[in-house]
Amino acid sequence: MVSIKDIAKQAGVSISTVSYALNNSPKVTLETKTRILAVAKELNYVPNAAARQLKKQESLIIGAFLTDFSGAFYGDLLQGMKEVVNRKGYDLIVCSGKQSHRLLPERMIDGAIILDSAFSDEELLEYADRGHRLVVLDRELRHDNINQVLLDNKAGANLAMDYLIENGHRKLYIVCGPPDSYDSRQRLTAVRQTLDRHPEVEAVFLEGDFNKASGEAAGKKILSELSGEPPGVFCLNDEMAIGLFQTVQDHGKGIGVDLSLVGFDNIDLTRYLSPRLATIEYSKHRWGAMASQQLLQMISGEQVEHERIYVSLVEGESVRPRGAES
Amino acid sequence: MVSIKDIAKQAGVSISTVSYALNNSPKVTLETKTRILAVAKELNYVPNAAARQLKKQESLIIGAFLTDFSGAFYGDLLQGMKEVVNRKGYDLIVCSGKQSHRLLPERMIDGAIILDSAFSDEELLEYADRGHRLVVLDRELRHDNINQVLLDNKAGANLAMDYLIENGHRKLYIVCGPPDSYDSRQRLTAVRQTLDRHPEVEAVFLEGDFNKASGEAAGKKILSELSGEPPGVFCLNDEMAIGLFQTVQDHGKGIGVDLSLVGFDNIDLTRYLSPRLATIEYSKHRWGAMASQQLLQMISGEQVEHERIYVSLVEGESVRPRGAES
DNA sequence: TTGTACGCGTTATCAT
DNA sequence: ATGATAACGCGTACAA
Repeated sequence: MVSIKDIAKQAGVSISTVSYALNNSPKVTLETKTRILAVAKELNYVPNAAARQLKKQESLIIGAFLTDFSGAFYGDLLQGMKEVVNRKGYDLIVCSGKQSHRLLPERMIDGAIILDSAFSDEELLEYADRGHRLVVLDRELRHDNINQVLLDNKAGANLAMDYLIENGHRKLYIVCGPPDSYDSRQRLTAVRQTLDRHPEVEAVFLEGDFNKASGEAAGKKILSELSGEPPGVFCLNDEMAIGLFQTVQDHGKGIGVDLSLVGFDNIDLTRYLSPRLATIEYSKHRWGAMASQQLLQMISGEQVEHERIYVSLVEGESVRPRGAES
Repeated sequence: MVSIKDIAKQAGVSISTVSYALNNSPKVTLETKTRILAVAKELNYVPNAAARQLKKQESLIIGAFLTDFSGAFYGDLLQGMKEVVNRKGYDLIVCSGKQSHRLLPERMIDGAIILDSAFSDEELLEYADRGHRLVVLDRELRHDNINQVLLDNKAGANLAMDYLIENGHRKLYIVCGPPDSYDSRQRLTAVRQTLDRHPEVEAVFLEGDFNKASGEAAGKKILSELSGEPPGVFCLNDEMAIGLFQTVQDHGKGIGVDLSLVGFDNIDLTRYLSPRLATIEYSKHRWGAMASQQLLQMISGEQVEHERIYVSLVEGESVRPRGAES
């Protein structure tokens, strides 16, 4: 492994001169600099990240921590993060699982973006206390070293509920998410608020865990209760909506006919459904980009405000007008 | 940032004693060891990865390099990798993009698994020459420091082709992948071999790039030529097959009725299709696990042989018997 | 331009 | 048998 020491020997200068030359310092003449660079290239020199990091106390690496690598959901998000950090000379690495948490306190990374309920609030606060900079996408946490970039879940859930109600549905099913998910809790809170504003609407809450299977289960339950006016169904995420969607179709019933359905997230998968699934959309790319931007600003010492990612309704034929207003 | 020096001061011992204690060396009394550990915990000590790495010349981190983060395809693969490396005390980080390549020569990672055509063969060979250990999943490359774990693409393509031919199809369309993809080239080679064995079969090759859009384009082309016996279509990956699938259905034609369709990869998405897409399956989890295992063995100095991931045919109603043999 | 202290942890060597 | 001293890994940056 060739080090600056080797270069120094070969070029007949001291290691400090080599270091200055490699770092474009004006402290060396152009002449010696070019000679040193030539030697470095010839020897195939590559700096040792650990040594530089040890001295500079920075790695130029940002970590993104995800619950899992299952992906479908994360592509755009990570792409958004990466583009921003790359532009500033940082690299993005993606990690998952408890074991990798060490990278943060051991200072392998200069900051982290968290979308992973495997981190407890306490753990994150401890890291923040140690001086590590964090951006959280999945919880509210107040600390000088923590910034949050959160979805406007409540607005989204309101949009979804209003859409069903405006289309004349007076009986609604809500397929919930896991209680330990911040997003799920927020969406549910907004659902309740909407229902408070609409006492004429009857609502039934069904359990769910954001996975497809729980959407299927909810679908069966709803099918077994079908009677009279078609109900509206709001699944708190698209994956469950897809499970429900298919269960309904597999039983010979029609989405948008025998019931109306709205999801949340506008994941890529919905492109493969027909009729179009109404859902709540937001830019995952922007979410990731914003998170990176906030993190880098914190690292460079700037003050940042918490950010919110706005959402909008995507209409679809999975919802159709009913009753009086139809 | 508390270091072993702080612990030494607090505990009234030398820094080396602290290091020995933290590393469970028998060179310190149980008594002093427990005292030192207590102090370490009290001070919230966490070792500095850069310092340890600098001395030990290892980071206990494995890098997985992917073409992009788009995910849908990679979830299981990465999970397989992670489980294996975690079990051996390593962490897995996922990287994408040219900029992150530096992590390898700069020795931030102890080894890498490559599934990313953004690496040229030359670049990889250079890293291998420098002593870095690599496992490649997307090319053949012979070097003492490179191991390959490749899909049995040829067997898969043969299975797909035979399946269509056995079901009586005498006119076949092949929707190709990008020419710079190893997997695509391998599959195409096997297709040609199968065709050589079946001179009675007429084949038409259509361009494709492994993305959904190119499957849609191929679908339109095929629809415009439909006449007589339903043809068989082999898309060299599932994503294109899905594009073709939907194009056909959107035009009022039936998959398995007006044409038979086979894909390759058995990606999750196919669960959302009806009728079932016939495709070529393999364990992505096993693929990742095998790659990690091979890499760790190389790192620990063991000799390893190249590995192959076997594939099998998943039958589906997207293919139905035709003509004489039906 | 160069010598050198420093960042932090590991480990061989030496002293008690 | 215990534990301290010091060299080392590699690059950076201040002082000379």
